Amino acid sequence: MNRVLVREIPQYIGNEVLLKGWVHQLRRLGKINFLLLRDRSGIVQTVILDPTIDLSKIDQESVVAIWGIPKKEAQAPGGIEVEVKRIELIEQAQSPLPFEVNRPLELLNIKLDTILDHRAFALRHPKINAIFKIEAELVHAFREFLRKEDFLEIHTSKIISQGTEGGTNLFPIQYFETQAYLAQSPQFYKQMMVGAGYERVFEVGFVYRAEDHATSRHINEYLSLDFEMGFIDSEKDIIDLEIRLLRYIFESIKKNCANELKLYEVDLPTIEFIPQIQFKEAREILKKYYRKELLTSDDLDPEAERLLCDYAQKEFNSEFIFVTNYPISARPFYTMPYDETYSRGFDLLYRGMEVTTGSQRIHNYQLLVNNMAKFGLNPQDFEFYLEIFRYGMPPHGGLAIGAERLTQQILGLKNIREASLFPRDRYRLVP
RNA sequence: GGGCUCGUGGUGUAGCCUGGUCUAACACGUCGCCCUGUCACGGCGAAGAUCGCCAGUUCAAAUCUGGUCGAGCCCGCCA
Repeated sequence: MNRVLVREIPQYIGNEVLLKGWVHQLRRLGKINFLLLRDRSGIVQTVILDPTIDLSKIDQESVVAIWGIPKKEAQAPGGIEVEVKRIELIEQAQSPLPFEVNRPLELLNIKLDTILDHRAFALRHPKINAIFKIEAELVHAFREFLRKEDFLEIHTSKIISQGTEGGTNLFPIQYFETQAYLAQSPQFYKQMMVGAGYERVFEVGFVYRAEDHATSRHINEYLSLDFEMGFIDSEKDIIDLEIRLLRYIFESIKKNCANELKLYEVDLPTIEFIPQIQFKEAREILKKYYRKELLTSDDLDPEAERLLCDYAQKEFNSEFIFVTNYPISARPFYTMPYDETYSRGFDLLYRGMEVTTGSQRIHNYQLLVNNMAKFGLNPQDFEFYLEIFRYGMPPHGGLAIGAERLTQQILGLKNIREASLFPRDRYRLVP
C-alpha cells in the first residue's frame, strides 16, 4: 500500500489509506482517543475507537505508520478525520522531549538559545518550520524573476586571497601553505562576470563577515542574494529592477505561503511605489521631523533607519524606502561617484532595517585604479579583478539583499538567528 | 571594541532587594489511574532541581561579595 500524504487525504474519503509521520499529539480520553499525525505536508486528526489497538508505546513525536479510513466528520478540525484500523510504531521517541512542539509558540515562550541548541527538533514546531518555507520561497522567487529577466546564475568561490574592502572583516583560513580568507561578498566576481560578456548575473550564496558584533540583526555567515547587470544608464536602473523583483518575491510568497504567513498573522503589502530620497534629504528629514542629528556625517545609524521608515510609512504609505546618493566616504572604492561628495550608492530600508545595499559601479579602468589608491589599496593586489576593466567594461551596477534579514522583517522576527537554520555568531558554532 | 541585563527540575517563570519558616513554589510537559468527541481536553495521584561553576563573608547563602563560564539586548560596523 502506497503512502498518502496528509494534504492528499481529502481525495481518499471512504478508502483505506496508509499514513506515515510523527505523533504530534495524543489525547487519550478512555474509550476514544485522538492522535494528531504530522508529516511534511501538514497535520491530520486520527481517531482510535477500537479498544484492541495498543497505544501504550505510542509516545509524542514517535514515528508511526497508520492504516485508516478518512471520513468527513463535522466535529473534527478541518472537517476530516481518519479512523484508525491499525497503527505500527516505526521508531519510538524518548521522553522527555527537549520542549513541546505541539502548542502555540506564544504559550511555550522558549528562549532562542534553547531553540537553537535543539535546532532540528525545534523545526518540528509548525510555526518555526514555516520560517524556512518562506525563506525558500523568497530565494526561489529571486531566482525565478532574475532568470525571466535573462540573468545567468553563477557560483563563485568563497575562498579568496583579498577582501573587497581591504581585508579588515575577513575570516583568515589556512589554504595549504598560504593565507586565504572567506569571501565577505561575491562583489568582484560578479562584476567580472558582467565584463565576461554575460552582462546579467546573479548569485545566491553564503558570505562571511568577521565582525565582532552581537545584535539581533547580525550573524557572521549570511545568505547574500546578489545580482549585477551591465549596460545601465545609472543606479536608477538597479533600483527599478529591485522594485519589480521585490514585487515578484512578495507576490510569490503571498501566493505560495499563505498558510505560513497566517501562522505569523502577516499580511504582506502589494508593492506599488517605493519612495526614494537622497542621503542629504534624509538628513534634513531627520532634523526637521524628528529633531535628530546624525552623529556620523556620512552614514545612518539604526535609529535613523527606523525613523526614515516611519517617515515613509506616514508620507508615502510604504514600508520600504530607498536612501540614495550616499556620501562617497561611506561607500567602497568601486562605487561610482555622483559628484564631489556623493556617490551613486543606495540602501533599501524595510520596516526599520537595512535589507539591501547597491550602487552603480565604476567601469572606467583608470578611475577605478585612482580610487583604489585614494582608499589606500594597492591595485597590484587586485590585478585579477582589474584586468577585465582594461579590455572594455560596460557601465554596470548591482546590489545585495540579505536573505535572513528580509525574512526576519517579513515575519516580524525579533532576532535574525531565527531566520537562519544554523546561525553562526560570535559565540555559536554548534549545531 | 564600548555599555546594560540575565543564568533556579525537560520547558518557561516566581523566590534574590530586606540571608534563617526554601525540606525551593507555580504553569506546561513526563509517568500512573479514571474518562466515547477531544482540539491549550478534564479529574485524581506521583516522579523530577543539592538554585551555571569556583571562592569568600556569615552561626546560616538560591538570596550578599569577588571571580569565572554561558546567554540576551543596545551602540560602533554592516546585509
